[in-house]
Amino acid sequence: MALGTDYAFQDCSLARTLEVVGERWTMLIIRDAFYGVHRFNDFLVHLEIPRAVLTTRLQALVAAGVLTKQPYLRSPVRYSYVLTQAGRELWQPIYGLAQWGERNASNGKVRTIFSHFTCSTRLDRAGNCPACGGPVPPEDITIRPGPGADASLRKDPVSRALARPHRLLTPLQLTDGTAG
Amino acid sequence: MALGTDYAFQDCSLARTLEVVGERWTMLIIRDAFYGVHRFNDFLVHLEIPRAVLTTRLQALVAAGVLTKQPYLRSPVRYSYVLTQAGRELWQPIYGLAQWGERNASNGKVRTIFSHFTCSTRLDRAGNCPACGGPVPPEDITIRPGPGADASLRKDPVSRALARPHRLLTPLQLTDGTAG
DNA sequence: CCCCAAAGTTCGTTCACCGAACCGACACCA
DNA sequence: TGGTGTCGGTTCGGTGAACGAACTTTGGGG
Repeated sequence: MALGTDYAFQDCSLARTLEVVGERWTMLIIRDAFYGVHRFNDFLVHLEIPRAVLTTRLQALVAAGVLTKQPYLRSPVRYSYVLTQAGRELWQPIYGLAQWGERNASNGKVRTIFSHFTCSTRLDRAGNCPACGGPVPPEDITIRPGPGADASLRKDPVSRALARPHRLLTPLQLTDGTAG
Repeated sequence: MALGTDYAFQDCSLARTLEVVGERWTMLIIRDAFYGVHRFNDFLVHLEIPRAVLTTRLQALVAAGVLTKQPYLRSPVRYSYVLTQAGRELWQPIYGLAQWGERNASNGKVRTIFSHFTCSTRLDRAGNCPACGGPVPPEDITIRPGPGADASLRKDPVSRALARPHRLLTPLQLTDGTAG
């Protein structure tokens, strides 16, 4: 059992969850999956994670039922890693952790703005739409950089694609520099 | 920088949060703090965590402003670790992660039941009270073991104290076996 | 004086993470 | 046919965090 995954004696559902998503990098992989990243190399470039670790994490998440691995190219065979329904249900706590970071560990900078796709209203800290008055599922959320985002930090294609406003859970469209 | 805390290149609030609470054991320490654990030795016994790791984690959480260290005994001097306001705001995502674990990684067993103190209604998966129709702050939540809890797993005094119904954020009262 | 408890510190071993190199399948190009 | 490039890995040596046990410090009680 990996170092970060053994809380077996803890009769607690939080410990069960952390055995699945509590290791280093795992939540950032899931966050990227929500943002639309789905290819091995895109995770690799965007997270700057060691390849072997990414392989291990993706396998573990597939085994846990958080992600599924689907071929998106026959020849050469290439795989997509996409969130399952169980994986999508992690949106609320992940959003909550990110919002806590915005309030408590970001010097007041708003790095990312989440809006309700159908009405463009910004979500509140619980992930609800103040206009529509209810929780918003991730597929109905638009993400765009906020005023505190630092575009100069990352210039790789994945980061540039993620910096364009887009809906969660829609597969990322990579455009190289030549396309304008 | 510790192994689990360096995501500096990630211009992302989730990464900022994980630098604070993303290391092994840290979220379980915060969970225990919500449940009323506040002494070094009680964390140690309940989590079965190496002493050096607990020392490191508590210091980091105090430095991050999640916990504060307060003397509760003058002689010999003994310290309480209690959640700050920023720490209490972690309740929603931690509750969300625990609920995800109940649904997806617990074989359908309900280990813990969270209720609204003022009306005894069970909270929904978002942490709201269905009867009162809104989010419930942790200090208004009652916790008690559910039918899936395995009382035989842990017999230490801290586990027994935590197994009694009580409100979150109230300091744990340890009763030894002799008190009946 | 001896034993106990709380809250650490120290230390040797183990093991996960890290980065770099390597590998295999396939596409494209000349 | 060979050279080059991409994608999705695997392998491997070095580093450093986690682990558990032993030790320390401060004070209480008999």
